[in-house]
Amino acid sequence: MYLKKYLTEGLIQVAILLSLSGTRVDVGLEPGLLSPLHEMMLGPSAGITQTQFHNLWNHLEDGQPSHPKNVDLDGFTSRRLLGLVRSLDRLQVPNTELEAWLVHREPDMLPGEHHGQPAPLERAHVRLEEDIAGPGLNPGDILRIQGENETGRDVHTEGGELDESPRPLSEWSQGSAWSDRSQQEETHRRVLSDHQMYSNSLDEEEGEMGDGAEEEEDQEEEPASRSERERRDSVSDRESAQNDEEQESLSLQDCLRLLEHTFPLTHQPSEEILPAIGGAVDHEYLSAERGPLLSPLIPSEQPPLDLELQWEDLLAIMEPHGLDVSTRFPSYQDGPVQTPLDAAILSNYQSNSNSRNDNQMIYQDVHLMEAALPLGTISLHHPETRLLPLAPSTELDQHNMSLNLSEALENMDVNSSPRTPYHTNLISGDPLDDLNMGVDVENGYTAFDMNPLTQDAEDNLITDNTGLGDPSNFDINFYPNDFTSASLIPQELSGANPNLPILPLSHLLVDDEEEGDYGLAGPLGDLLEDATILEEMSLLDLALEEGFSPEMAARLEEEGYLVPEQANRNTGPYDTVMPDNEEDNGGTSWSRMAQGGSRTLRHESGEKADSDSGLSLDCSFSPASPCGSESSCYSSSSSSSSSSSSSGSSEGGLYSEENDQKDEEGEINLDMELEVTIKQEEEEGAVGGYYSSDVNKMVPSSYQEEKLNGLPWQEHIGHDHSYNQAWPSSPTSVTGKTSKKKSKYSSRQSRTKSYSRSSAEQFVEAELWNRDDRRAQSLKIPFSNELIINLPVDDFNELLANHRLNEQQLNLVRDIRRRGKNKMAAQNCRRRKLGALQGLEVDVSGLRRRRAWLRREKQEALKSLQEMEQRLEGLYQEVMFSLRDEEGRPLDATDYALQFGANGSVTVTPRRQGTLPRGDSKGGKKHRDKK
DNA sequence: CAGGGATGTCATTTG
DNA sequence: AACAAATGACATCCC
Repeated sequence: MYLKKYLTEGLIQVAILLSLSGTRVDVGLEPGLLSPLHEMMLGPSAGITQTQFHNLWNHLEDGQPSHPKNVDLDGFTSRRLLGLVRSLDRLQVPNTELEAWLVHREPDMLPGEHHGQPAPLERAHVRLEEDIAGPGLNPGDILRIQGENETGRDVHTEGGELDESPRPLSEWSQGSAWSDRSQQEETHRRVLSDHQMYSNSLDEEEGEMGDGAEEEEDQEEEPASRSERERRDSVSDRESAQNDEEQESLSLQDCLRLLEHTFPLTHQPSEEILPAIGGAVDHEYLSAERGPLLSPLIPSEQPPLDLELQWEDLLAIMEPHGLDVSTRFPSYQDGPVQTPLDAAILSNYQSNSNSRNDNQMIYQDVHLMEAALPLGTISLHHPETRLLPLAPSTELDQHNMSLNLSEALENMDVNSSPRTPYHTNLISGDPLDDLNMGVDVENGYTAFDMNPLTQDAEDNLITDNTGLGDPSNFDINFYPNDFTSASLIPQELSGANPNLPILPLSHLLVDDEEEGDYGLAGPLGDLLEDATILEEMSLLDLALEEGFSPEMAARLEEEGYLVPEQANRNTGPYDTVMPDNEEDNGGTSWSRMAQGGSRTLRHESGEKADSDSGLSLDCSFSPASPCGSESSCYSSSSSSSSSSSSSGSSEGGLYSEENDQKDEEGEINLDMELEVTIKQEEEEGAVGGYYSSDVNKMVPSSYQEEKLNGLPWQEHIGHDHSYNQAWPSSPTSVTGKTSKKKSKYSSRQSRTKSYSRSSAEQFVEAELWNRDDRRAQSLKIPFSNELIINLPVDDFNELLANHRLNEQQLNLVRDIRRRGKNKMAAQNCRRRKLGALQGLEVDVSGLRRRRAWLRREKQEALKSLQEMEQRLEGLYQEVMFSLRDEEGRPLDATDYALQFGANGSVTVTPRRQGTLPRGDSKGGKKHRDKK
């Protein structure tokens, strides 16, 4: 009955998902595709799990109640465990897929994220929620629906043929990410509760930790997690205390109930059982939340030591998200690397999206918890339940709140790691409080944020300020940093998820924790890198919005994050100024040798100012400033980075002295058409942010000149004879040549060359450049090489047509054009290569981190599985112990087994041979226990 | 002096 | 078919 309903619902949701994005199809295919990852994560156990499950489900499908034979403790335990395991599987695998999916979308989303529409995923989510919950639903309804979905899922699961098959359609429809995450969280939570209730000694944990299975990275991570734990101990205490109380209050009856509903949890539609339980016991929802079975049973067993474990679990839950966040986002951000290849590569692994989603998911989970608990719904057991909260959000009028919250949350995002305690509170806090929070998210949130943020904020300030040096950046930094997750928040909020307010916080915390965990533990460096990247990103944002300050620019450049455009903005002015200098150089080339040193100094002081003014070819070009000469070029270049100015100047001096020839050559190029120059500048900007960073390094005047010649004054300088004198071999610049040498090409070259090049190198290059130039001169080519190289084909042909050139000249011109083009092409090609390399490196680091995380997850899953087994065993024993046979004697667990009926009934049946691993059949009595 | 990095150039391929 | 762009390979220069 429900099955049908859910199935339909799920299908619809799936359809929606698919329709939203073709990419999502991949997600849908996930089950099949993921096998490798799945295996990796689950290991051999996965297969086992599957098999058993399938068998189990088959029984159910057949409609046959589990046969008494099957009702053995082992069977029960195994089923339960398997269910848990499976849930774990689902959690992880889908996450991966989801992340991948998100990665694809990440780039697109970034720009508009803040204010634009919700990301596709989010939108989809909203829609799904709408579908599920409908406009008029209230939180309670939502919860119920969730439960139903769960049921549906279970049904599907039962029929599942594949590992993944069990995943309910609803799950997929809602976005595997969400569901997965929620599931994962659920699982972790269970584990956590388990820890609390049945705590295993720290020793155990330690031992497990020390398994050594984890690799370097994992081990590295350990310290971090521990520190985190310690940090949060204070908070955890609260949590644990609360849990203890709850636990103690539970009785054997509760245990039985738990068993009953636990069993169904995996094997039957949860709806049947859950509602009953939820309604019956008020406090159960708590237990259910934390750990369906165990918590109530053995309160005494929970030692304070568990706090550690709890934290561990909590961390584990959070870690996954954090990793991703830190990892890739930066990579995408790096403008310089934006080559297609990079984009493609990065797209696959962008963690940002992941983090975002993760965060969202987490948030949802939290919210769900909070919202659900008050209601007393047991449906919480299922991860999916958490997904539902989103639906209500749409209906609720949280938009305004969400907006406000989003800001606060964003802030929080940045600093999330330290706040773990808060997160914990949210999760474990008093249900009522949680409920309230759901309603009054805003207030709660803000309050929340403020404290936690403070510290982080300071950190951020410090970091950010380094770059910006402006206190005002405080806020800005936060947002930019949050770029990843924060940016999403608005969307989410817009999605009108009532719970959202909470989400951000939780997700923030999660991220941070993860980050912190990871950062500390594993590749600390990576983490730092990420942080740095975020920082850079923030800087970039700021810069983009407000313009670059010299320090910022320098810093960005250093970091290599300055995107071409940005670079241009940044250095553009300088570059533009450079032309002046160059021109000057050209004009004064004759006087360079004498003036060299003094000029340099002068430029540093005065010309810098000019450069700052920014612009202008026209102004600076004034031929009147010949004295500026080549040194000016250097100064200009140096000006871009103040630090290098001195060195640059000195170099400039040397250069001027040593290389008049070069200067001459450069001067030859001086005569460029202004238009061309401008164009070049633009193009360079597009192409060459890359080089901007290196402007500091002295650029040979020749290059600079090439870059900048303005036609107007070229006339003056273009014909500078001194230049010719200096270089007798080369014919005095043909007017055309002289005037036109500074095309884009030259400018590019200048930048290119300027990029990390020593003066000597530059000289060499200048010579090379001049090679063609000289040839052109020797053949009296009437136009500049730049022109030759950069003119469009048509224009070029026209040019040739206009100037009657002999065969030799034509050949030379064509060669010059070809070589020049090729040179630029080669430069671009190399740049791309570098970019691709960098991107790959980023990817590799990200993948390494992810691998480490997955391994750790696996370890933890295994650990939790073991714990569950133990607890289950204990619980079973306890239950059996509480039962009496006809004669009032306690039942022997080895002789009797609990059998769970489809209707939620629990039956005690004697074990029989074959059916029960533990014991032989004894004639038994049936004790029927209803819940 | 060898090795590495940066750059230019040529030849070739690709779109 | 012409052209531009991309790229591998080689040469050169410099550190």
